[in-house]
This record gives sequence, C-alpha cells and structure tokens, in this order.
Amino acid sequence: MKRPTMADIARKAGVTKGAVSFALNGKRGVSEATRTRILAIAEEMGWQPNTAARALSDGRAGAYGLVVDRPARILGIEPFFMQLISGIQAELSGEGIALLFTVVEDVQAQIDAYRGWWASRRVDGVFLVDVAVGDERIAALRELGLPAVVIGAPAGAGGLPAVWSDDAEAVRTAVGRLAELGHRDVARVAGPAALWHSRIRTEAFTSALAAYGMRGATVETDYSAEQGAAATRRLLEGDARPSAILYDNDVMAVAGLGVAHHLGIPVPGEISLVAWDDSPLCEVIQPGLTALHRDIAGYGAEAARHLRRIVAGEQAGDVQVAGLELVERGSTGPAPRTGG
Amino acid sequence: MKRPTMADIARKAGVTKGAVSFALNGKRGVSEATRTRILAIAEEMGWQPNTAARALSDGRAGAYGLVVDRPARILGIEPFFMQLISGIQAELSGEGIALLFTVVEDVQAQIDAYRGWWASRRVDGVFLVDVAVGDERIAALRELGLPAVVIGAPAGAGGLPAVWSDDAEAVRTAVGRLAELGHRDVARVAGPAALWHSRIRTEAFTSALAAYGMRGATVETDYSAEQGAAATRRLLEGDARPSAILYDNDVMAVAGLGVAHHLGIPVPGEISLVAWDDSPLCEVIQPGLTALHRDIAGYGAEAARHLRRIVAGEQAGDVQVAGLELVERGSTGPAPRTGG
DNA sequence: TGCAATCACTGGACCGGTTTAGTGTCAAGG
DNA sequence: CCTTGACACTAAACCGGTCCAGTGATTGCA
Repeated sequence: MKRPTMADIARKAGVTKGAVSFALNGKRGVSEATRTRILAIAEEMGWQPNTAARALSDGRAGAYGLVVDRPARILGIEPFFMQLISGIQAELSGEGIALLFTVVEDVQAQIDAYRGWWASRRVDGVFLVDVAVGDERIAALRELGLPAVVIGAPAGAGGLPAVWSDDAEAVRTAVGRLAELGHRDVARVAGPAALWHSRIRTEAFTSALAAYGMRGATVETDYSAEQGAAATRRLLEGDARPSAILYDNDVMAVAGLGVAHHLGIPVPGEISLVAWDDSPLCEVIQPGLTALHRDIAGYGAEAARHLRRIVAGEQAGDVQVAGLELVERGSTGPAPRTGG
Repeated sequence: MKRPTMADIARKAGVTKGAVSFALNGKRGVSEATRTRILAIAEEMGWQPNTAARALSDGRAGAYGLVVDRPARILGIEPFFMQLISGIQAELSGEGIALLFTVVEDVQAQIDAYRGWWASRRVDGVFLVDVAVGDERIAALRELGLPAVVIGAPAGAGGLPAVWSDDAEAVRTAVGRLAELGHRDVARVAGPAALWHSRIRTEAFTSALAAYGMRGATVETDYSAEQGAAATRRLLEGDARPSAILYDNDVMAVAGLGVAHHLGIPVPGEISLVAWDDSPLCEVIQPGLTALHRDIAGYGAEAARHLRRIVAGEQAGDVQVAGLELVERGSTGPAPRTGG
C-alpha cells in the first residue's frame, strides 16, 4: 500500500501543500469551503501525518518514554506496571502520541536510555517511576531539559512535577484498622529502603504505630516473592511473632501467605496479612488477601495528562490522585488472645 | 542543552555534511584520516543522529511495535509479557532500535494500532502475539505490507514468519510424567479456545491422553485467576474428580491451588497441579508448583533478532526456540490409590 | 474614488539527515 | 605528454511536513 502525502492531497485539491497544511491543522489561511474539501480528500485517501517529517519540522516527536529498571524476575509479576501502562496508553492513544517502553537492569542503563531518547529526539517527555533517594536521574533529566513527570511523591521529585497518591494516609488507614482489630504488634515487609515511597511508608508506619501505642518493625526486601517469603519465615519463626504483617506489594503478600500455610500458622487466626496494591490474585487466593486498593490505570492516565501539559509548556505543579482504599478480605481478623 | 547536528560537526571539521555522513556511516568517500577526525569530533560533541531526520530521509523509523490486547485485569499478573519485552529490549537497545508498546482491549483496537503506526511510519515492523484462529490482524498486516514476526506457532501464522517453541511436545512431556506417576484422569484448564496455542495444546493433550490410555477433558477460560479458580472448583467438586490438573498459565495454577486448600483437598496427596510457564510465584507458593519452564526473555530476543532480519529484507522462515522443560516441585506426586 | 486592511492562497525556506551527480587532484599507463 | 581512472570531497536534491513572506483580489471606510 502507498501512503499518501500532503503533496498528493494538494495535487488532487488543486492547491499547494501549504494550504493543505493550514486546512489539516485548523489554522487560518484557507476558506471554510476549501478546508472541508481538503479534509474530505485527506479522509478519502486515508492520509496520516508522517511523524518523522512532522517531528523534523516542528521538533516534537509525538512520543513519551517510560523506563522501568526492576530486574526481570521481580518485574513480571507485579500487575502495577501493566496497569499503569494501560492507563497511560488510554490517555495518549487518542492524541496520537506513542509510548516508548524499556525495561533495564540498573540506574545507569536507565539514564542512558533517557539520554539516548533525548539525543535522538525520540521523545518529548518521560515518566519517572520508582524514584530513589538521591536519584541521579532527576539531575540528569534536568540537565538535559527533558520534560518529565514523576510518578510518586513530590518529596522525592526534586522539583520535577509529580503525580502522586497519599501513601502515608494509606499506611495510617491500614494500621488503624489493625489497631481496631486488637493487634498490638505489627510487622511490615517493605520494598527497597532507597526508594522514596518505601521511605514515606516506613515513616508513616512508625508514627502510626506510635500513635496507636503499638509495636513493630519494618524489614527491607527487593520486592521479590523470594525475599517476601524469607522475611515472612523469619518473622513467623522468631521469638516475638507479630500478629499482623503489612506487605509493600501483593506478590510478597501472596508468598507470605504460602509460608504461613506451610508453617501451619492459621490465617487470620494467628496472623493477619495485608497487601499493598490489590490484584485479582488477592481475590482468588485462599483466604482472600486484604489489600490497599487503588486505581492504577487512572493513576497512569493522570500522569499522562500531566505530562502532556508539561510538554505543552504549561506551568504544572503536582497533582494528587485518589488515595488507597482498604479492601478487607479473609486474611485479616481479630488479634489472637494469647499475646499481650 | 543543545544537540549537535551533522552540520555542526562539518563546520568544525571543515568539510561538508555529506562527508560527515560518509564518515559516520562507514561509507567510502572519505580518507581514513578525515574519517577518524570526524569520528573524534562527533564523539567529543556527543552527536547522536536525529531519528526523525534519518527516518524521513531513508524511510526507516528505527522502531518496532508490540500490541497486547488482553484485558488489563488479566494482563497485569502474567510475567510472560514483561519478560518477553525485557528480552526484546536486550536485543534491540544495542542497535538503537526503540520499542513502541501498547495495551488495548480488543482486536479492532489492535488492528487500528498497527495501522496507525504504519500510516504514520512510526515503526519498521511489529511483533504479533496471541494469534487467534482466523486472526484478522494477519490479513491486515499483509495488506499493509508491514513486516511482522509472529510469536507463536507457524500453524497460525498464516505465512508470516514465526518464532515458536514446541508446545505440543511440552504437553506430551507433562502428560507423560503424570502417567508415570500413575495418574489416569487428568483435566486441563486452558486459555481461550480461539487462540492458536490453546488449540495446539488441546490437540496435543487429547492425543497424549489417548496414547497413554488416560481420560480427561479440557475446560476453557480467559486466563484470569477468577476463571481458573472457578474451573478448579467445578473440577474438584464434580463427580469424576481428576487426580491431576494441567493449567495453561501460572496465575490460574496459583488460584487453583488456593481453591484446593480451601476445599481441604491435599496437594499433591489427592490432586496434582501443573502450571504452564514458570515464575517466582511458582517457587515460593506452598507447595511449590510444578511448572513447564521456558526462557521467555530468550524467546523475545530471538523474535527481535528475527524481526531485524525481516525488516532488513532477508528471506526469513520460521525459527524454533528451545522447548519447555518440566520443573517438578511439590504440587505433583503419585496418583491417590482410591480411583481407578 | 482612493487607500488600507483583510482574506485566501502561493512559493519557498527550513528541519537534519541520506544520497547522487559532479569537480578537482593525483598517479598510473600507453 | 596526454588520457584514464581512482580517490576525496563538494554541492545540491530529496524525504514530508511546518511556517513565514509575499501577492492578487476583495472588502471597508473616509
């Protein structure tokens, strides 16, 4: 199949390609009659702008980029990214904006990816996820002047515009509910401490415990099912077994539930489990996992909208999206009598 | 930051941009001395080709596309795609080729995505996954003349080059092993019957059962944890309970294990479970899930290599990658005495 | 009636690469 | 000594858009 160009349309309409450009882009310079005629011809010929040509002349690539740098063995299982991408896409496809997506294995590769996209003018802006404390990417992006939106708390965004949900509030909700259920000793199996959202959740967790007069500790993992399972085993076999565990993602919670089963510790009879980020897995597992649910696709869509504004040059601050909601299922219940 | 162009390099080197182009692309037309000088300047200035300009002049976009159309609620959990993308990326990033990625909700949207990419010359080729029987995408791609590689069996590829692994062989391996363990009645919880790989596995399953003198049936699902759980419940609560179940993905197997726990049916004492596609989840769950393991990232890398060949115009047939390997864990064991 | 302003459009430059035709230089060969 | 050809490079066209400076015709207004 041949792809028609504006010159083809111009020839057929008996005008110059300048006029066609005006008509197609809704600019003044052509009469209404001519405009509709040109539009009809373009429609009939199935014309679509050649993105390369447009990018070359007006300097915008018409694409955004997303780099994820978790190791493949962790990444695959988390519903989060797929849902995020799905939401981003829903927002962008209508605008004819494409999404470049890459998964890499370390921060440097991630910076290289951004730099490469910038240098070759492949993208107009990028999304930043999993921002770490002292994240080098922020400085790199600022140096390049590449428009970016951080998907995560403003605290870690280093001045870049952020789209975020209130994780601290969610932690308080979960801990508060566990307090209501009579739990006094709650552990938390967290993601990497270097990540800002881990840090924020940890701080919120600590202060929530204090507020409710509870005890507990946070253990760090890499988000993987393996480490989630290992951490759970240590907690459950230790001297001071908590009566509830809060996990930083759903995969570790599922793994933790498996460990409890294996050790013959009844859930929620002896131990209550709460997952961060809900997923179908949480629903079908036995018992169902109580989870902090959020609209991830909506989160992605909001981030995409925000990046569009930023790329368009609008002054954009931070945007807060709806918070997380605690969905209670079978994995949580009253604290066992024994303890305190 | 300013991005240098070939004209900048040319000015600095005291030559024309034509000469710079020759030097940078390793073409004849410049002396070795000049070439190294130009290369040094380009390196020093941090020059990278403007992909839009290159795409415009030589007609290639320097990007490939991948569209996935499973509904978001299913998609997120399967490690398959992330690992596939990871593998594709590993192969492409070295070549400076980008990956456009989209997730959509139905076939028509998928065709629209391919068509849009083609019309706007965004990609040089695309990957096709989850090919269905009578898949409209194949005809659409052929009509467009858009280079494509099918990730899946040649049987469903409609003549497009395919990169595939032998699913039928894997089914025989799994059924054979269950036969060895004394199982006589095996059920299969499959993906959508419309998908070619479901069809291939189902046929292989049926003939393997016949070959081993076993009984069993295939039930269809949409790959979701919900339907996997529901199907498992029906199988376990029915009159003729099988002694083993083979699942078409790992998520359903995990869900099925949850159902068995819930019904108080011991695994593998009363029922053995086997998952298709291994994942960390299969390892950490209790008991560990016996799974058909394959190198998904390697699969993706091979597909990417193949697409590169096809885009380059090489005559390319089908490529078979390593098959699946049965990794035995705690979810499978000898058939219970009772039955047969 | 005359002059300015507006309109609808044309022609061409431009973005940053690739590529082809052409030019000047030099050495080899008859 | 003159032709031939290879070599190293230049100049310019081209890809398909955007956009700006004109241009001729029409309209508005004094």
